Amino acid sequence: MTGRGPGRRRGSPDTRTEILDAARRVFSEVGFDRATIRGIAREAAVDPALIHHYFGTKHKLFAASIDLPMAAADAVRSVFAEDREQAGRRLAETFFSVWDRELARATLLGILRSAMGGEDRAVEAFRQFLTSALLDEIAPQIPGKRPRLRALLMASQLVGVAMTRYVMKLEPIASAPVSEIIDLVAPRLQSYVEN
Amino acid sequence: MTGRGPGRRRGSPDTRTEILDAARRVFSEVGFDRATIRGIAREAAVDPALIHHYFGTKHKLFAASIDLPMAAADAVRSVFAEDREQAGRRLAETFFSVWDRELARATLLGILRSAMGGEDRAVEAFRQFLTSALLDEIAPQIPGKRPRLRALLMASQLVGVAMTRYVMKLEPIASAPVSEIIDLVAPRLQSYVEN
DNA sequence: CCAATAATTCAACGAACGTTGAATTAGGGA
DNA sequence: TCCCTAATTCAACGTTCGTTGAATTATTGG
Repeated sequence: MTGRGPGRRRGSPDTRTEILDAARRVFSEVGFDRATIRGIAREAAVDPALIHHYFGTKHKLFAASIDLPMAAADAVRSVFAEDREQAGRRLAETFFSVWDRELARATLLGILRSAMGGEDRAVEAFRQFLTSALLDEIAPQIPGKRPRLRALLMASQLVGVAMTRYVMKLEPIASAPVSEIIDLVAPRLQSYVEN
Repeated sequence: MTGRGPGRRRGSPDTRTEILDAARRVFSEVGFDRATIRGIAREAAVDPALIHHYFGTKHKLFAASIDLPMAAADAVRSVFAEDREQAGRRLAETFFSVWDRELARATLLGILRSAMGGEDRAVEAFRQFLTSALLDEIAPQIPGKRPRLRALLMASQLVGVAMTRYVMKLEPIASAPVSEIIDLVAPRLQSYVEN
């Protein structure tokens, strides 16, 4: 059904990357459970067995497809670099700048969707992301009581926005301009920092 | 493997309800996709075919298992009944009083998990819950600009708390006492109402 | 130009799942 | 008591899925 016979293809197409892209697309749309190797193969115009050839199991393919976005954790690290009075706004801005980049969004959606399904690797990726990015970096900078709890409540607000805007696509939050959401969310994030 | 032969059982056990309870338990733990009729049947100590006898398809079983919690929407309706200055706190309190009831939590978890997987009925249940409970009831009471967006951002904060606390079980939010979370979240919810 | 290796497809297997139809047993009304 | 209906299990079917091993074709290094 690939329209192509067996054997190596002409030229040197980067099929491995094409498979990874297709995987990210599919995982982001339907999550780990509903994603099928066969479906991803179809999306990549490739035989299912080729996926196994490159990545081994479905779990390993998923792991490979969510490998990079840990770079996003670095972005968060800079949020508290400068003055603390604007930290809430900078966090919100960083959040949306990550989610608005095509590739990152697909990847994060895949993680989010799959984590809800209980897919271990996704839950772990999520936990690690939040832990390293928010708890380890931000919490120590928060004065007052229960800094870690406050940091996680900030994260919760953003997770909730991601879910309602990007996953469930609820109106009017799904199509509201980023700037408006930032203007509304930033002060509440900031208030978690201050008292 | 049910340890019982074929034919009707003695007495009059409410097997239908037992199946529904088992279904809610399983759906809340693993979501719609990973839940299997066979697994639910095992949990209810019943043959898989009996589930089909009572509920028809897996989708109908799921629909039946999330039927009631719309009663929770009524609880939200009372949040804005009295003075507006305490609306944020009352919303937080209502939220946790619902999530702390065993049955409701299982049901809502099932919806949340399954909605992430893209299960249509779950997404629709969720959308309708948020729409009727929050957008239609709360938003009209919010003064100023973009009241519906503000209402959804309040909801987003709570959805995020539900995810981090009940679904992903991230510490320290997972085991923090409800009262502490309420004390921290309520003022931010309230601020969405006021300006 | 030849051999080795990499890329790719094909065909099939085994497992798990949702669903179905028939068989079996118990309860309830006449 | 007898029959009808409801409750329950059994065995099986057809599908889909992840995975595997062998076969086929292109590239590349010597």
